[in-house]
Amino acid sequence: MTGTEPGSAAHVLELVATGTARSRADLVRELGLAASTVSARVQELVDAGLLTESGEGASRGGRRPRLLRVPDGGTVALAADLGSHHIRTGAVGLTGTGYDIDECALDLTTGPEPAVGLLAERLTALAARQHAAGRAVCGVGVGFPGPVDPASGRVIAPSRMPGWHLYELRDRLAERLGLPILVDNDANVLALGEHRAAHPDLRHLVVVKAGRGIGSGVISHGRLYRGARGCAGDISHVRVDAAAERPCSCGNIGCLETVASGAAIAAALRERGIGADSTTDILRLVEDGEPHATTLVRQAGRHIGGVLGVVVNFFNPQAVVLGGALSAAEPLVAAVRGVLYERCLPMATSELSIVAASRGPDAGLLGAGHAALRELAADGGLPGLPTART
Amino acid sequence: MTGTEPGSAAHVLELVATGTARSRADLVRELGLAASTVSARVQELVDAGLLTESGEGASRGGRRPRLLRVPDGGTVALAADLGSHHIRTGAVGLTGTGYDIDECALDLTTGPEPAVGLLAERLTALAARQHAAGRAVCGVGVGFPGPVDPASGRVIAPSRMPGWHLYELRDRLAERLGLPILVDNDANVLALGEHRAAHPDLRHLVVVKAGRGIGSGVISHGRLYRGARGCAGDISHVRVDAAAERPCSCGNIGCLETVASGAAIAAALRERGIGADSTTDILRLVEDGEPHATTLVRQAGRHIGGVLGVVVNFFNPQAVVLGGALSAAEPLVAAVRGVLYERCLPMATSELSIVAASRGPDAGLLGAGHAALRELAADGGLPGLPTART
DNA sequence: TGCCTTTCTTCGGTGGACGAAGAAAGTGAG
DNA sequence: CTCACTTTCTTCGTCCACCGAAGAAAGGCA
Repeated sequence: MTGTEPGSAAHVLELVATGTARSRADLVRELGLAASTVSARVQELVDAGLLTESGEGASRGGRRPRLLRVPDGGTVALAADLGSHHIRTGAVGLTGTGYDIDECALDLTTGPEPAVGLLAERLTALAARQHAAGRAVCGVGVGFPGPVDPASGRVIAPSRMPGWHLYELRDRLAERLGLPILVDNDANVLALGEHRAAHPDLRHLVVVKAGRGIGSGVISHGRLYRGARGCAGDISHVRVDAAAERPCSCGNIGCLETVASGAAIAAALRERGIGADSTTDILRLVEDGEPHATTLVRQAGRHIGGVLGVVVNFFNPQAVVLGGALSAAEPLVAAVRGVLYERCLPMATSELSIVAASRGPDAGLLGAGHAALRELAADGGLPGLPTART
Repeated sequence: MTGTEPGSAAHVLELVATGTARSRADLVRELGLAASTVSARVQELVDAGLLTESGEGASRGGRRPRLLRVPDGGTVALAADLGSHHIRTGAVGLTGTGYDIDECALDLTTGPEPAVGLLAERLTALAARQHAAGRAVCGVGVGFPGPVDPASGRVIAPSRMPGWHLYELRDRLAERLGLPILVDNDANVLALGEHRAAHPDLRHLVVVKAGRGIGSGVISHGRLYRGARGCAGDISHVRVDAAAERPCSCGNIGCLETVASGAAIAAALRERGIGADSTTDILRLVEDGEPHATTLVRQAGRHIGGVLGVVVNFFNPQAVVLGGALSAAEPLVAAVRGVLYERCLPMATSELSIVAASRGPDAGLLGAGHAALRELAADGGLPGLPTART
């Protein structure tokens, strides 16, 4: 149910890490495999040090189960969540715990070289600190705020970021760090992370990242859905009537982004003489009860909801998860909820949950780390684990 | 690539039936399995009479391949494509050929009993004729113009068709015919049929059925995507600004259906004093060059294109297939194309094909038959074939 | 104390797929 | 025409993953 090959070693690991299964018997029930098979798999993982036995659980009328645990702090992936004006870095363990999470300002629009320089520097230092703490680093996961070809790790035609087109982010970073790197769109890694951490049992999921820009990641049949050219999940450049003729960074007009993104809200506030630059500023203003800010955020929510309404009717997901900085603003979440319930088919919303991302500002980072752990496991020091494919 | 379990006997059959593979060696290349494995599978199918050897092909510098063929006319599924005001029936062979296709008028809105009565009557006669022609009937596939729970074969809350809610269409038909029945939404079976017949190598597909109503079927990862509650693919009840406050059969207002469906176009024509009742009338008027009709159809195309624009950006399919009666109107197809190319991300449209359904008015019927052949194979007389699952 | 449940392991199948080897049939250069 | 090389397809032994039966370990409950 979690996107990994069913029954594989990585699948076992995920079930234990998420707490879905705590003993071999649990795994038997969960996987539907024979007890002997599960025992063998678990033994491999224990031998490889990826799983440990830790005491016994409560009896259910018979022998007590031997509890399994993913040893935390053994292996981590480094993770970076790139925003257009900042980067967050941290390490993520097999249990999903984040370590040493840190943010610093960085303007991606100045081009790839300075950004990669700073990123490599911070990740190198982070890796050193993780080694010092006794943790092995198996790779790096990077979420990039624009289209990425996940096969080659290249950035593709990101709007508002000149110089990045076709930049080989994965290979350039790998050269500097000497570690296997996974690069994907930020909304995609967010979706992977939220799926695994908060909704591992759901199979069809739309995860929206509303921050300075707007993006979304899609989980279908329990797996990340990328679409034909890898640009699935774009809701940012959908035409919205309220945006009329506003020119968009994509070269078209009337895109959702021009009225509902953090950048657009900040610009609208500045037009009204209210100082707002980042999404953080917007959130502060909303919390302070600044009426213009609240109105704009609520309107943004209604516009996003309008587009998501089409998506929900068409895709009929089990949940819509709202992530990204702006999802911390209650009015936005409320507005999205309102519009979806108002416009969508009752059948599409009756069992739909519409929730904010479970891990707030770290959700994207943790997702990038999780994606790296899954994808790079085979290459990077987790012996015996088949590489997870998307 | 065709939605069946990869490597299964049914998969082999599909590859041969679609002409993708013509010999064992082709199958080896296509399936990526060992030659010995393929040989064994083929032998089973030949023994079961589902595959025949028919002569030899051209040499490619070595021994000539022994050509494989799906023997046509052996086994068929009956198929019924229900519209709100007509039913089409026919038989479909393993090669995808349709036999004895016939249409008659039937108003579904008068409730299920008379409809099922007539349908059972016609299918019984059809079955008798197929038997007389020496063909074995393995089951029946039915496309219904409204939401269907494919597991139970029940109709769910169809709009404009009182009396059908929770009607157990599959079981009622099975009682009368004594054959295994598959019931699904008409757009879903259309999508399955077009996928297999025209685009077997594509993995992500949106198939629109534009007729009296509007629906769509979605293929993701090569398989029919149903969504959480089975209502994925709905684009009919998306709010469209041009529809303003028009009340829709679904109880909401401003739905796409109220301005772009065949029913809406016919109503608009009647308002202008032009006699038009069915989609056939509309098509005739357009072909006759009636300006109002052409304008309305073109506008409908633009509205549908507007909604599909969101879908294409979000879902990033490899192809959009336009089916249903209205797709025979060139202006509609042209309008959809225009809007999609105008509004969507270049990355989403650069390799997108936007085409009309390959088999015109029979596409839905053939799809229903194909779905039945796939799904009912195991129960209904194709020994050794595992049931295909969705 | 004895019987039942639950948990987990051991061990001997079983079936699907693989790969090596070779047979069958053809092409084409010398 | 002959011989080397292709392509196609089959035969057969092997391997691997998983299964199921049986049993061992540990505990609940009458």
